[in-house]
Amino acid sequence: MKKNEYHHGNLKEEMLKIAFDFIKEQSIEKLTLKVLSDATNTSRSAIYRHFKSKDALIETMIIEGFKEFDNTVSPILKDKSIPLKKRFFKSGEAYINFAIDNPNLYKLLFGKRYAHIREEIINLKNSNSIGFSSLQDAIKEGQKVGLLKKDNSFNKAILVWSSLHGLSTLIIDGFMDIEKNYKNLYKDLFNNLLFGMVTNKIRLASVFK
Amino acid sequence: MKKNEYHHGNLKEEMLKIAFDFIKEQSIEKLTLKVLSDATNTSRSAIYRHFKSKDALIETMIIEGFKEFDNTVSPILKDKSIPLKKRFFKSGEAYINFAIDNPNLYKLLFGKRYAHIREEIINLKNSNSIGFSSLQDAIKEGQKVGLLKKDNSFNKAILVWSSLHGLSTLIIDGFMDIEKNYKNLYKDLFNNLLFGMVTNKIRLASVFK
DNA sequence: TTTATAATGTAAACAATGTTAACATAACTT
DNA sequence: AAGTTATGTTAACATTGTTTACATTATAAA
Repeated sequence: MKKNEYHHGNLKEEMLKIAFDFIKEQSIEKLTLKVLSDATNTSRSAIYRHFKSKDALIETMIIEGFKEFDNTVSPILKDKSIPLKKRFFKSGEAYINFAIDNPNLYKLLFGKRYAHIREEIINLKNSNSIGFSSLQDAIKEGQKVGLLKKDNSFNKAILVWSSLHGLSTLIIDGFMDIEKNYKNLYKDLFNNLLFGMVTNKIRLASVFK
Repeated sequence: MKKNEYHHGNLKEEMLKIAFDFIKEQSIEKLTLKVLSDATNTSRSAIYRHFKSKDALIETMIIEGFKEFDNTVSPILKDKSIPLKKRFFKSGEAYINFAIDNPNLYKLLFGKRYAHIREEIINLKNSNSIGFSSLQDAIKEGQKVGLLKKDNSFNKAILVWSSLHGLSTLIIDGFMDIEKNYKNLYKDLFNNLLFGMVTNKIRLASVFK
């Protein structure tokens, strides 16, 4: 991109990049078209040549954001070179770290306002999409090898997900300063959760070894 | 309030009432001063005679909202005529029902944007404020009578709270249509959570009776 | 009762917001 | 070289929260 060119050359991608940089520090509500136009030296309406609306740009961010999120969680769950229990622990840790490192993006991904986009992504056939089916698969694997009790795997995945989601959102929304102690809280949560899910046999043989 | 009076008579309280009615159906972001002024037959700037700003009105809503929230959860936890396990179950159920019945209010109470108000309320001395210390007290009670393991009660309370918070927010933010099955999910969550918290003695004697 | 003062309303104007319409220039196709 | 498409600008809109100057009513003091 040269300076005196009338056409920017790569405005769409640069605006997305700027938007992602922006929500590293500020909430999505504070992202205005002026922020984007100032940072790209264009006018406030230039964005409309590349996105149907401001919301359309945000929807693109959500699609990209879920790819990034899935890339930090799913690979760990799928890595069969790691013992299953450790995979659960590490992926949950990665989940919470992602939320803490990208609080505004995380809330964008799991908030209500753009729920329709999330659900569209989830319903893409043959696609893990947001990491949920990776979790469900790992739970099924645990049930098959006799580690976990044979309950409804979808419900169990929701249970695990909601515990991680709850701790993550309490932390990033500033609930009672728990962020400073989040590692211990996560360990507690993980142990409690896993302990309730393992079979009696495993439990008696000591779960945490 | 008569019709042709220049002064409204009760504008502050009526605006609050209208605002609460509004967020029963719509998110707080959609509440505008025009909504309030139209509903009260006043001008858009009339509100400034009763609140310093729009945010000040919302802060008042949060204070009221936490009273309501606390009133639906804490009394159950404190009612010693009910067995402790049942108190835990019922109060968690009330927690989630509150979130489902008042999703926009719930998100207002626990969101980041007004975290400073929530933390102010929490830090009021000798005040349960938002129900958290009721939970912590109930956990301590459980530890005293030998039902629950003697871990750090604050951390355990956070653990319980985050599980309820996670399930509640996933439900109200439309995650994977889980709302239709929320009662079973709550039972699962409760059993799993309690099972990890009770003492070995209780566990062997059957937890859920 | 009159009169001063405080309380509570309105109207008009602001800047900032997302968006659209009319227009201008660059880039690409043929 | 000419026509078409892509990509930018400027100007205008309605809507937003907020402030200022003014108007009316209510209250208290004289």
